[in-house]
Amino acid sequence: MTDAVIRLLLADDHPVVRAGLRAVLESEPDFAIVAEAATAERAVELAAEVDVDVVLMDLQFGPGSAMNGAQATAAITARGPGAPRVLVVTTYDTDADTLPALEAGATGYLLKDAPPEELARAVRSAAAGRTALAPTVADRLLERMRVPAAALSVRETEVLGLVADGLTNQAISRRLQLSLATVKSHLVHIYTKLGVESRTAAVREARARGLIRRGG
Amino acid sequence: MTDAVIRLLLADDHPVVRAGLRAVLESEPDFAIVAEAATAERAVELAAEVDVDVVLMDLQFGPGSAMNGAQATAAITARGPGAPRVLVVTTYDTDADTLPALEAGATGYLLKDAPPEELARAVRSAAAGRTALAPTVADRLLERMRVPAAALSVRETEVLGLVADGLTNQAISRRLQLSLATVKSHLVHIYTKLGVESRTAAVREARARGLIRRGG
DNA sequence: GCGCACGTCAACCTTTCGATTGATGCCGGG
DNA sequence: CCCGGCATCAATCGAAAGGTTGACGTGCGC
Repeated sequence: MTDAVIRLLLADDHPVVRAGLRAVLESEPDFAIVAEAATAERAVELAAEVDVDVVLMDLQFGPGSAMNGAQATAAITARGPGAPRVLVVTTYDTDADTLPALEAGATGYLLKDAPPEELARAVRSAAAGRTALAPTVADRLLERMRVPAAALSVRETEVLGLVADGLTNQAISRRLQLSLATVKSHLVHIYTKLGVESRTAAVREARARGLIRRGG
Repeated sequence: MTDAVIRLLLADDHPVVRAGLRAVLESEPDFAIVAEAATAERAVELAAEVDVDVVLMDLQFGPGSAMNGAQATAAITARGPGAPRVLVVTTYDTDADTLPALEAGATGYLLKDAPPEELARAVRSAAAGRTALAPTVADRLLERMRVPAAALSVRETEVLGLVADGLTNQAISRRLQLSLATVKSHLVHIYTKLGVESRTAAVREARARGLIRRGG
C-alpha cells in the first residue's frame, strides 16, 4: 500500500467540508479520492467495498444518524490487517471525543483547523501506518500519562457525558446496559478524581477541563 | 449591488471549510470570492476595506480568538446601509447561537450541512437583502414566538446559574440568603418552564437555549 | 505469579432532591 | 380594586442520589 497513489475515502456529513477536504487533498499528486460518504454507515460499507488506503472520518454525523464516527471507526478497523487506516478529522479535542476514537482503532486524530500541509502529512503518516495526532491531542494524552489520577477512564467519561445530558442514574444504567450499582460506582470514582461531590459539580469541572464537550 | 457579480468574503478559522466554501461557491458564475479571513477581527477589517456584498461568517473562531462571529457580525452591520450583508454559516442551531447572531444583524443563518444549492440560494437572497434561514432555525424562532412562557425570571436565572456551577440547594440558599424552601420553589418553577425534571437536565436545557452563559 | 487498575455488581444507609400543598406579601395592569 | 405573576417560606413524603463496604473477573505490567 506504500505505492505511488494513496486512495482516500472522505466520510463527513457536511457537503462543504467534503468539498474542502477534496479541494485541499486533490492538489497532492499522490492522493486519489475514490469515494465519499455522508453517513457513518455508508462509510463502513464503502470501506469494505472499495479499495481504500485511508479513511478521513468525522465523528459527528448529525442527529439523524444512529452510528457515530467512533463506532464506524471500530467497524472498519475490526477487519484487522488489510483494513484501511482511519484518520479522524473533527472539530473537537476533548477526551470525550478523542479517547473513544483512538480506542476504536483510529490511526490519527486531526482537528479541522489544521493547515492543509499538516493534513497532507497526516494522511501520508496514516497510509504508512504511523500515528498522526494533533498537538493538543498529543499534549492531552501525555498529560494523562503524567498525572493518571486526574484522568477519567473511557467508561467514566461515557457515564459523565450522559450525566451532562441530564440523564438520571437509572436512565444511564438502561442506556449503557449496566446495573444501577455500576453507574453509581463509576460516579463515585469520577467524583474522587475530579475532587467534587455532586453530579452537577462534576459536569462543571469536566467541562472546564475539556473532558467532555461543551455543546449539547 | 444587484449587478452581475456578487462579491463574497469568507470568514472561518478552518482552512478546510474555507476551501470547501470556495469550491462550492466558485462554480457559480455570478459569485466572486474577493477575500478570506481566518479570524473574526480580520473579517471586520476586510469587510471595511474591501468592496464586499456578502460575508459568509462562522460563529466559532477557536479558543485563541477574543471576538466571536456574532460580535464580528454586529461590528460589520453597525455601519448601517451600504455595509455588506452577513450570512452566518455554522454548525450549531441552538438558541444560544442563533439568537445573538440574528440580533447582531445577520441577514441569514445556514447550517454547514446544507447542500451547495441551498447555500448558493441563500447567498443570492442575502445579496438582495432578503433573509435566508435554515429550516430548523426558522422552526425554532416560530416556536419561540408561539410559546413565550420559556422565559425565566431574573431570580430564577440566578438560581439556575448557581445550579450550573455545581452548588447544592443548601449552598444556593446560603449564597443568596434564602431559605432552602425558596430555592426548591424556584427550581420547581424552572423545571416547569423548561419542561424538565432534574437539575442537570435543566442546566443542559438552559445552556442549549442560551439562558445561561456557556462558559465555566 | 502477583499486584493493580478497571469494570462490573450488591446491600445498606444517609442525605439531598423533587413533588405537592399551602401560605404570605409585593407590585403592576386591566 | 382585584387579579396574576413574582418572591418568599413551611411541612411533608417518596424518589433519587450519594457514601460505604465488599466482592468478582479480566487484563496488564513487573
